[in-house]
Amino acid sequence: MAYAFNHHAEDSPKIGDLFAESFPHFEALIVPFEAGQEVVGEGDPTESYYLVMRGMFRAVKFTRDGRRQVFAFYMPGDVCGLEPDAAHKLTIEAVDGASMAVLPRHACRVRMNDDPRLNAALFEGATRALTLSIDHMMMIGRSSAEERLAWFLTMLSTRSAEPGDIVLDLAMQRQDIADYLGLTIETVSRTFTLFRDRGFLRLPRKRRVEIVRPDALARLAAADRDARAPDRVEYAAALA
Amino acid sequence: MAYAFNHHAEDSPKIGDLFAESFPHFEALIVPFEAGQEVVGEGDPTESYYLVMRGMFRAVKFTRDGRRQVFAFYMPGDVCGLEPDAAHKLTIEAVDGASMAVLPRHACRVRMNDDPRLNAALFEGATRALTLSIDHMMMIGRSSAEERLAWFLTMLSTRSAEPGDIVLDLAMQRQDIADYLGLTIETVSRTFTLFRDRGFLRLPRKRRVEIVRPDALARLAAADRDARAPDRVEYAAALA
DNA sequence: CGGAATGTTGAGACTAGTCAACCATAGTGG
DNA sequence: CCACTATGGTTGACTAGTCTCAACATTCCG
Repeated sequence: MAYAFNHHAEDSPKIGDLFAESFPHFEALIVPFEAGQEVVGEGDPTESYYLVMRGMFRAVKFTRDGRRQVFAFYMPGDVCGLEPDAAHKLTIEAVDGASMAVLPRHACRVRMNDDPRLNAALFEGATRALTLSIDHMMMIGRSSAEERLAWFLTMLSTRSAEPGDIVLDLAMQRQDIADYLGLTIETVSRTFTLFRDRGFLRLPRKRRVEIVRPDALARLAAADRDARAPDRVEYAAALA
Repeated sequence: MAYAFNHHAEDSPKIGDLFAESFPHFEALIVPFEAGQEVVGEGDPTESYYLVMRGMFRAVKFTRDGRRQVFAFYMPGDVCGLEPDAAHKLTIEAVDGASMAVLPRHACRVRMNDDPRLNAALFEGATRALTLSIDHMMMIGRSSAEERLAWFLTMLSTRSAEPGDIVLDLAMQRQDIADYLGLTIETVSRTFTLFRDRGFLRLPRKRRVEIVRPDALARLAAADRDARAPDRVEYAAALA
């Protein structure tokens, strides 16, 4: 699965176009979901891959005693459902009104053998998901609440339509954020308040975040990890 | 990368055999490493895939302020180095005396297009690594120290040569365990002592663990997650 | 307007982290 | 063969950060 927020390789063809090319009746495969609706549940047989077309989805796992972990948020262009076992280990649900292209696995595998580009795109999706999970796990395992939320907000603003956009409208609720960051909802709430009181951001409404000091958040987010954008640039330069 | 301890699909051909078949001078590609020696470092260009032949390796990431996270331990049969970007985000090091087959990426990609079995094996390696990261992250994000160590020991004994073997010789030191579990070395040590005092295990030497009550550990490990073996059986039954 | 769902704040408890001392083991060199 | 040292591991006392439980505020919708 594309593990978290998508990071498209800008130079390769959009995976959506590849699928549209491979599946003649691609449009017919797009299914709409309502907020909270389940796409697949834990234990369901793995019959399809999924490509987000609109809105936001989340991948979650529940424990028997009610603990919950959100593993990823998927946005348009992300692929998910790339699990190797016969049964899903993650539940995929719509966060808001959203839609998915549902792509039968078998047909995908056949087309992967025919079309190296599709093969490469899916393989890259899987490996990219892994690298995203690296940062996620580093964050969960080794960061403070402040660092986690700063990382989350920095990532969101980085990947929002207008990169560097300072106004975020969070589609997910506090509980989703908490479960994504490995915190409780109260700690998330307190940390938002802390950032507001420090002047890092404004909270005009519950789900609206206006980032006032992106630099301060980025510094916090990077404290225990690579700075996001800067590192990417360094790498690109080093490899050019 | 094969994310953590390997979980071979028993029904598919060993990936090692596939590589040996594809690379005529496979033996020449095997490189030995000493304990602590680095295979690739963070930032190094991603030139090869790696297949563990002997011993144990670990994938780690450091933060600028010295925090360290171990993402996986690799054992014979595991593939690693499956990162999509041009530069490694993880450092791979030998835990003890060990050896790796170093497989040039480009040649692998070419052979993946020729041989669907190799393609499937590598793709499966990547997706399987992702599912292993799910449990790892769930554990780090939502479990207590006791649950984490119990999970770790249960996993080790599950995957040891004699499944259900109650004598484990840990190749890695306490710091590696701590950084894998997202704990401090002191907490790991205290938790070992706690388990010993409860009669769950014996610690005849530093690196030797004799599991006396595998059931108790498994129950702790499963408290917040699937029971390992049982669930696997349930799934298999459900899908038969 | 009323009720349900979502989010915030506060007080106190508790787990794991920090810092420091101590112990065990394995080499090493006199 | 025995100190001596280096490394790895354990234990203790204390602290800090996050969780828990509970009350309250806000927003959303019918």
